[in-house]
Amino acid sequence: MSNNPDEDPQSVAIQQLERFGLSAYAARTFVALASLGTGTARDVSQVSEVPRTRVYDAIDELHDRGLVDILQSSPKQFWAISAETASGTFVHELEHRAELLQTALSELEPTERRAEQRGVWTVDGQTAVTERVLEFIASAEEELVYMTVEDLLTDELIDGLGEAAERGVSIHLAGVSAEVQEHIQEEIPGATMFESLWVWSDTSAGRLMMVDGRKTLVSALVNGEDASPSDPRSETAIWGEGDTNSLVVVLKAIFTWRLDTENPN
Amino acid sequence: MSNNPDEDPQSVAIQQLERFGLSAYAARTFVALASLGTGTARDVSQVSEVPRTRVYDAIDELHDRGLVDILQSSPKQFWAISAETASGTFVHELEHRAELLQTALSELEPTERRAEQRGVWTVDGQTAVTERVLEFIASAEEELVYMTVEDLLTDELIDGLGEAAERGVSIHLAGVSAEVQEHIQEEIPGATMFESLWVWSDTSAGRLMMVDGRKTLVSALVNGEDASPSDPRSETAIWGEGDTNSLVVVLKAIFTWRLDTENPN
DNA sequence: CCTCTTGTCACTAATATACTCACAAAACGG
DNA sequence: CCGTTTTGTGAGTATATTAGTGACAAGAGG
Repeated sequence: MSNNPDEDPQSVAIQQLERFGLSAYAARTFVALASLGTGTARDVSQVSEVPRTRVYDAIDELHDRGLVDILQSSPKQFWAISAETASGTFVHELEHRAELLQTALSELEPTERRAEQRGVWTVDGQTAVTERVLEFIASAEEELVYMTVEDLLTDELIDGLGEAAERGVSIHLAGVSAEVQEHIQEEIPGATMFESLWVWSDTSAGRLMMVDGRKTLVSALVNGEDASPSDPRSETAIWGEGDTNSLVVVLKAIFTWRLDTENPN
Repeated sequence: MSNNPDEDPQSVAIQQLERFGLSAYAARTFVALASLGTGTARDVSQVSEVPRTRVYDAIDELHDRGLVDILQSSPKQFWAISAETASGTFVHELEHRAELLQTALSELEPTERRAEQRGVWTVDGQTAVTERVLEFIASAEEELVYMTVEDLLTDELIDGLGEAAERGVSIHLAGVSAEVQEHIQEEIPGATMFESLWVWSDTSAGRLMMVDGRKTLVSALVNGEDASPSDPRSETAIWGEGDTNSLVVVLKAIFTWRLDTENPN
């Protein structure tokens, strides 16, 4: 447990570099160089345990990606760019690629996406669920009902709700604690709070939302007890769309009844 | 030339997705789903040319990454998230990973990086050179001399120079056209302009800089004629650091002479 | 009840990547 | 100056990942 690969900065760095598309050799070479500052192929080979003869290829790869500079002497010396510059380089590159991807995908997308959906879809993982929720919030035009446990009400979501409020969407929130509720009242003056339907906090429920009365999503925290509250893989959601969708129909009945009871118009 | 893989949005999307770490099957499956909106394994198989029996694995991979939702029916139906959401998901994930990387690398970095360097280092590629230049600008404490051809004076660089000016760094610029010069005067009131030393625009030179009299960088556009002016791989730079560094010594002599002649203090 | 489709599994083929070794040219040290 | 070590390059092998194929049981539909 002393050199757990999840905690050792060296392993973390290598792992991330590999996921950014570098080969194992290149990743280890860069990490070695980063800790060395500067060094020769032999120096690198010794601390990285990359075969010396392969260090040169790794350096080529790194030089091509702009991560390493080369001093043309004998022996050659190599120099790793700083942590900030390296991470900045990746972010730049990836943002650019993400844009390319979005453009390409947009061109492919069919003009009208799912007008009316039958059935209930599933999404797993907290980040994926959050993405979907944000997308739903962004698509809201008139009314938005959102019930959530506190842990899942991130700033991102509050921002999203705020933007919806500015668009003129009427917002109904529930399931948040008194402190958070106050925070929200500041951010989104127009939001209406209401009591949870059942004892929300005791269940392993996560969130529950309805958009314009025709899109709904429900999530649950699958191992939500005392395990790891921040485990990104612990949430499972289902959603449905369309006026006749069964999930929508059921939730609409519940919410409409509840809201009408509290705020009759 | 009609279906050049560089231009076809489908190929671009697949290529980018693969570079984001997806398998070829997963990438093709996602693109197929994106153009279909929603579909079954067979639909996907037909338009993506992924073997039907492998579509399921690909979907698993995509579902794990939050890119596809699954409708549990028979036959199962799959739904690709929108282009914006997908690209947003990647950017989020990558920014997070870049942060992890930077933290890990920072912990590894030696406390004092290269106090005095002997020799001359090389950097290739316009983006890599720009990164280095920005880093140098950011490290300037007193004086900064920067000579450049117009193409290479991006907004990023002007911003960097502006920040340096605010820190109290005295800035000397050359090689820019009259229009750009005006723009700079607005952005950076403190900057001093001076005439180029030689007929800069006719050569294939790129930039030439000196920071605090102890760091220098020179670049050249290697195929800079009429080929592709925006080709990111067309710039090659060398740099050196330290009071006794040969490149530094030479350039310092030139610049100091020139500046003293124009602006004797 | 028969047939076609669907989803899962076990397996092979191809390919990329990790790793080793041999060797010439260049530095080093008497 | 010559033997020895170090350095950089290239060819070649092993290994792991991923692409691709086919068999089959369970389920849907006529």
